[in-house]
Amino acid sequence: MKVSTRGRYGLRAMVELAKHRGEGAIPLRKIAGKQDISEQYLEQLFSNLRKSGLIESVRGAKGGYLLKESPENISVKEIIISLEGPIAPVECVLDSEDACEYKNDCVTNILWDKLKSCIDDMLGSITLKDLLDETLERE
Amino acid sequence: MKVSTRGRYGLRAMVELAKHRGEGAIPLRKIAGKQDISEQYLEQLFSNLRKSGLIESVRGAKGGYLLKESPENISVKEIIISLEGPIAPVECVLDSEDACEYKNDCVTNILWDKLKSCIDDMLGSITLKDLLDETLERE
DNA sequence: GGAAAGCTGATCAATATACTCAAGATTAAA
DNA sequence: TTTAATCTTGAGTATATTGATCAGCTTTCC
Repeated sequence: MKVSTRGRYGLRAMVELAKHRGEGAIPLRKIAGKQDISEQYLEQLFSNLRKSGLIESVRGAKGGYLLKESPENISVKEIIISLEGPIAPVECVLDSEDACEYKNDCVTNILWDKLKSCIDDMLGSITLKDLLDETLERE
Repeated sequence: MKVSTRGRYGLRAMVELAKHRGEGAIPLRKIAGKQDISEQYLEQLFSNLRKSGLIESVRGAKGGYLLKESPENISVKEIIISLEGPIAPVECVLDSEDACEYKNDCVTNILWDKLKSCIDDMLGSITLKDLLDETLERE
C-alpha cells in the first residue's frame, strides 16, 4: 500500500509548477533543483504528465514546462494516475478484460472495490490549488 | 498502491476460518486447498496472524488454527496490518522516529495523512463478520 | 553555429515479492 | 511407543519492480 517516488516526486513537482504559474515555461532543471530530485528521473515523470495532458512543454532554449489547466482544475488523483497507473489496491477491481476468474465467488473483492472508491474519492477531492494555498499560507 | 498477495491471501484464509468457526481447529492444509494457496506460503502468513493474536494454533495431529475472537471483533484493518505492516501510503505519515526531514516544509504530507486516515477508517469499519455474512448470503 | 532546453530508449543495481526447501517440534491416535 | 499429522522456523531463490543513470537525439533562441 505504498505510493512510489514517482507519485510523490511528481506531485511535489506539480505544486512547484503551480507556484510559478504565470512566469512562463519553467525549466525542469529549476524544479529538480528546488525539490531536490534527479533531473533525469524527473524527465521521465514529466513525460507521463505531458502525455496525460496535465502539463505542456516548450522545447528549445528558454523552454520548460507549464500547467495546462489552472490548479483548481487538476486533482491529485489525475496526477497520481498519470504517474503510477490506475489506482487499484488489487488487480481485480479493474473491470478490465482479465478480471479475476474467481470474482463471483470471492467476497473479498467487495472490500477491495470499496477501498478503491474510498481512495479515488479522497484523491479526486483535492486539487493542486488546495496544496498551493497551503504552501502560500505557510510562507 | 497495491495490496500484496500476503494481504489478499491472508484475508481469504481468515474468511475461511470464520466460515468454519465452531468446528474446532482447522488444519492449514484444508484452508490452503480450499483457497488454492500454497500451503507453505500460507504458513508464513499464519505465523504473522498468530503473533498478532488474531488466530491461535493447536499443534500436533488433529491440530490446526482457530480465530481467537469472534468475527465481528476482527476488522480487516487488523488483518492487513498484521500481514503487511503499518498502513502508510508514504513513509512520512508514520509519526515514528525517522520522520521525513522536510516534513514541515512539505505540503504534500497533509495529503498523505488524509489518505492514510481514509484507508484506515475504511478498513477499520469492515469486520470479518461482514465478509462472512456476504459469503453465506451468496450460497 | 552554439548553447539551452526538452525527448527517448536502453541499461542497471538494489529491493521487494512470492514463493520453495528443509529440518524441527509437538501431539493424537494406533 | 511408534507413527503420522500438524504446526514452527529459518534459509534460499527466481522474478518483478523501483528508482534511478547514461547516452544520444531534436528543437529553438540568440
